[in-house]
Amino acid sequence: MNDNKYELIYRDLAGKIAAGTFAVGDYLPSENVLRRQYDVSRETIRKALLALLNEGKIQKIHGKGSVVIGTRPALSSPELKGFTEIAASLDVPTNSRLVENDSVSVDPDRFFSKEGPVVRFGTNRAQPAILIGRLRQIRNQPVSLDRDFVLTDVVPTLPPDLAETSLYGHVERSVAPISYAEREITMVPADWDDHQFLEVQLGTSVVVIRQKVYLTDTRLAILSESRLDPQHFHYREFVRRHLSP
Amino acid sequence: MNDNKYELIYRDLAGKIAAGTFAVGDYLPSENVLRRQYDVSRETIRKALLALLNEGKIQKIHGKGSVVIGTRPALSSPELKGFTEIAASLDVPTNSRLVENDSVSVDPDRFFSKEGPVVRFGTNRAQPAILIGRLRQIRNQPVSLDRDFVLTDVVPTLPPDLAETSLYGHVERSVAPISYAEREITMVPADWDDHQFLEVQLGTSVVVIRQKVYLTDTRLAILSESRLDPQHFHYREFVRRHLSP
DNA sequence: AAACATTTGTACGTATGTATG
DNA sequence: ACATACATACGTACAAATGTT
Repeated sequence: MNDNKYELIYRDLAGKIAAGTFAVGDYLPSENVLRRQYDVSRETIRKALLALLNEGKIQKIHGKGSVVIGTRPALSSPELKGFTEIAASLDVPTNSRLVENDSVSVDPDRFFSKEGPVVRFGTNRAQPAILIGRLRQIRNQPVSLDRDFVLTDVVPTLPPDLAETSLYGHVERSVAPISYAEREITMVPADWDDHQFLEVQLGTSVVVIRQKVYLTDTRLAILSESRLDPQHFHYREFVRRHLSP
Repeated sequence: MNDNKYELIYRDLAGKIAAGTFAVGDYLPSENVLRRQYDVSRETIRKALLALLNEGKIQKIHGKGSVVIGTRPALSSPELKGFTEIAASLDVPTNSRLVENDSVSVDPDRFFSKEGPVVRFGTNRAQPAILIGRLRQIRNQPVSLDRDFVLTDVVPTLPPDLAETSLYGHVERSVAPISYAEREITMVPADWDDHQFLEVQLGTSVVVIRQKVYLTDTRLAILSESRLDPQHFHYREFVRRHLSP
């Protein structure tokens, strides 16, 4: 956690929105009132409001104020979180089973939009990686088959308990903070592994979410692929049309 | 277009990144250099850089500078744009065919995560709307079946040429600027219309993208549903793990 | 219709803190 | 130890949208 003033104010306001202290449709106190309440400058208030705006929690209306437009439950799919982090915030029993663990070669440039996980027999720009395959279950029902390709050059160590430990947490503790990711969602025909682990029929489609995960210093750290049964797939996000003010 | 300084600077820099003047891996000039180059205050430069940061075009590294990390071609799926707007920026022949045009009733609260387009026989909070169904084609190949439910209470008029006119453009000219949307992506079994228009097999899955589109004053204006052949579906986005600085 | 107070948006200036090399 | 670069924070001024008097 950070001790920035604007981040503290952001969290306070976000908490009050989530708790219903400010309900959908309500106006937040004006920036000047908030400025006095928190005893900070107006710019600091505006930074906190900007964060709420970008997350779709409020809408700012010129000359009127800031309206609450959404409570946005903490775990929406688009956030950059690992399964273990999401599972920790759930109230249902979850578990992960290690189903693959190999030394492989991956070419990040060929990771998106190509057939297969693009391993073995590296190409020119191939890099060494550890492949960790895990079957994720919620209430003992299989929900996703996750494969993480951890780039050895950037992340030299791995957590002790491969199945249950948060991979993102490990990377952030041992290397550097994770900062951003490129994400791709496609549909592909189910293969034998999908059939076996996700219990989907061969030939039908499965959802594939691939991510390239980068650190704050722009180094690529993890390539990940998550395969899901389309029946359980639903993805939500909030998008804005123009630049935020 | 706006004449804000920070937005002009943002567009200038984004253009130079797209053109390769600043290539991936390059550092932008420092904030102080940019401040002198554009003859503005540092805060104005920082606002422009923040917009680039949020779009995944640069990464800011404390103490070092701003690195270009992506060119992010103009039309990535996640942006809040209509088909007509996207088509206008493409170099391939596109067209739209009007296949439905009815007066209906919709309940926005039941729009997400339910079966069917949820029309006819309104519920309690049902609202009157005009349903516009359009088959989108690129190079004469069907790519998506779009249904827009234009809420009559908010958008009383419709554009003259329903098939080819930009619906978003019409709303922004005649009512108010479109500001944000909630988006949901799911998979459902293909129905008869999907089979007919998208030429997918009955029983296989199609991708459904539903959106609730809101104006700057938070009024809900359009519910839209886009159905796509999974084979042609690919969705890309950029996500950040933490709050932007 | 016009004047006014309130509220958000943009822009500039300054100071200090922190990370990098 | 030092210069450079980004991050945070405060203060001020004026513009623009809104709603009321």
